[in-house]
Amino acid sequence: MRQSKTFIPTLKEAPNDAVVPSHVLMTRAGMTRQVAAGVYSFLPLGWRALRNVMEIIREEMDAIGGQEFQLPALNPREIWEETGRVEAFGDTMFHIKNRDYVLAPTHEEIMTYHARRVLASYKDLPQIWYQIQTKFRNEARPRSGVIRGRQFIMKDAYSFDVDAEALEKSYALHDGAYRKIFDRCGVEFFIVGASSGAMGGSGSEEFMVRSDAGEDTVAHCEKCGYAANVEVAQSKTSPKKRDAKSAAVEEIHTPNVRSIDELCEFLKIDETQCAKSRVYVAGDEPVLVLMLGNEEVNEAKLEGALGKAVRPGHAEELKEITGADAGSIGPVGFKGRVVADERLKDANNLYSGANKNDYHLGGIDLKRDVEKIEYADLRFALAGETCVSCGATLDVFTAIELGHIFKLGTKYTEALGANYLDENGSEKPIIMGSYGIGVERILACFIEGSHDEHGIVWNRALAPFDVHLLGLNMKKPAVAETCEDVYRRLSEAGYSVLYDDRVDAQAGFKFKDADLLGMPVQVVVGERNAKEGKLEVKVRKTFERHDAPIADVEKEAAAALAKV
RNA sequence: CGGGGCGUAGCGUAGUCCGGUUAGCGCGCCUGCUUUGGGAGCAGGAGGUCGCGGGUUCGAAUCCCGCCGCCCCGACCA
Repeated sequence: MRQSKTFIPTLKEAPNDAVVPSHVLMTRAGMTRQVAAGVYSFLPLGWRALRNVMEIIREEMDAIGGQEFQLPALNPREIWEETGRVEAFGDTMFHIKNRDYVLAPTHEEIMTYHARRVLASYKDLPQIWYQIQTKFRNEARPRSGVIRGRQFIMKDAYSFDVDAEALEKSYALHDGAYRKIFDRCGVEFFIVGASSGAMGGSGSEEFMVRSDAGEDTVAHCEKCGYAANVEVAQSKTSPKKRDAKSAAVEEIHTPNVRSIDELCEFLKIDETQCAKSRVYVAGDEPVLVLMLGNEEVNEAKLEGALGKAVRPGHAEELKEITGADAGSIGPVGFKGRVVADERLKDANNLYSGANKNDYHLGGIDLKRDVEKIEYADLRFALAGETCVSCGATLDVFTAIELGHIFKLGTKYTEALGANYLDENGSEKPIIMGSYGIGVERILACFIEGSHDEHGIVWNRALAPFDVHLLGLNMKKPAVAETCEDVYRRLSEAGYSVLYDDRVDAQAGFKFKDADLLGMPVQVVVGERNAKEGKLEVKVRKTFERHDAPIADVEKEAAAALAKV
């Protein structure tokens, strides 16, 4: 494609609103433009890259027997009422004002609508149906460019099976296809397993990629692949050892000491000798939570342990419940349920609040001094701790969710009456699986992980073009003629070529633009080289470059592309 | 939805606190000449409802009131 005739509006400076690298670079490289918060246009270059992603997805979905659909974004609200999801989505769903339609945020309903009464027999199953289309969600806060938008392209697939065993097969097919898709796209993914209770399903996997622009914090073990959201992640930690002898409880006057740090400073003790108290309210019941030292309470784990939702107690409540303000609260004499982190199991000689302002207690023995204490894992796994499944060191970082597969079950088929007749003639609901991929996220995520100070660094699979051909001074006949020849030959050899044939751009300008756009290989034709029958071949990723005979350009391109 | 920040030419910005020239600068854009291997030089030029509406004032980008939009942090995320 001739750059002089192609719309690639590059920007030297980053727009003020772009913050994360992928957003900055996609804007600067002329791939995308923002239209509103969370709404983006894909310009020709960005669309080419996005089409590459979609084509990879399409090939792998077709390879497992998937059949592509084109479904409406405009859905009758009625269908969504049948599954109760108008209410479930709430404000996240866009509603049309002058017609009883909604903009589809996903397509379980429509796919199931097509399945019902048509997939009538066990002979019609299994089926894998998918689509690659725009979805709409009224996100409260769109952010990070196309990573969280109000309108975004999603590949979603649905499997329809006769029973749980058959669903396992469909699920496994998708699991395999997803690994291939992300591998081919060149993103380094890992998998977080989880149970998806709210969806009524029995199992799920999230395909995540490490990224500073990520919205989830996960613990990950590189050695064995263990990965989990920090809200549920576990790690092996050493409990505080019980001393042979328990000291007597002593009351200590600690004026103005309110935090563990201040307590340690005041008493010249280590924080591992302290038990931090936090008061939560679970339902109507006050619960005192004890953590070793200054560790943070993992509220998700606390809710899991208590089996109900919790909230931190208000400042006024604390005084009423404990007799003291935050900073002087402790387990001894606490009237109510006491739950301590496992690291404190049977610990003694601890310091904690006295439930009396400006006083702490020393010599606390949880076994001796706290009646009916319970223990549970209530902490966050931290980077550097030990993996529970293999003993290697855990890493904790933020990540972006690119894909999610889960065993859905019969939630939608039952709600919409999508049943089939089995071999015995008895009617049963179809078992579904649901499998999503955020298409733009793959692109953004790839760029997050593959760029340098000059711009984007594409791999072959996603690059909008294989080769960027630069004619340095197009007014010189030797350069122009060589470029035309090379452009024709590379194209005929099957490479997609972006040809910078602009006559008014200086050499340096073209180099900067090419580095920003980031095609894997640059072929540079300058006047001196051209007259000697040579050109320059540069690998964008490494900046490795060398001169080569013009006659060898096809071979040279192949060799350079093999390096990316 | 809570907290914070911002809105001046296509992009980046100065000016706003303390009202008073024709709203300034860099990049980009147009014309001409020169230049041509790492975002060129000179000369000339075009481009602005200062986010919108109302108010105060002789006079508002600047002060006051209301609204809108965008970004960031948090909450939320089937």
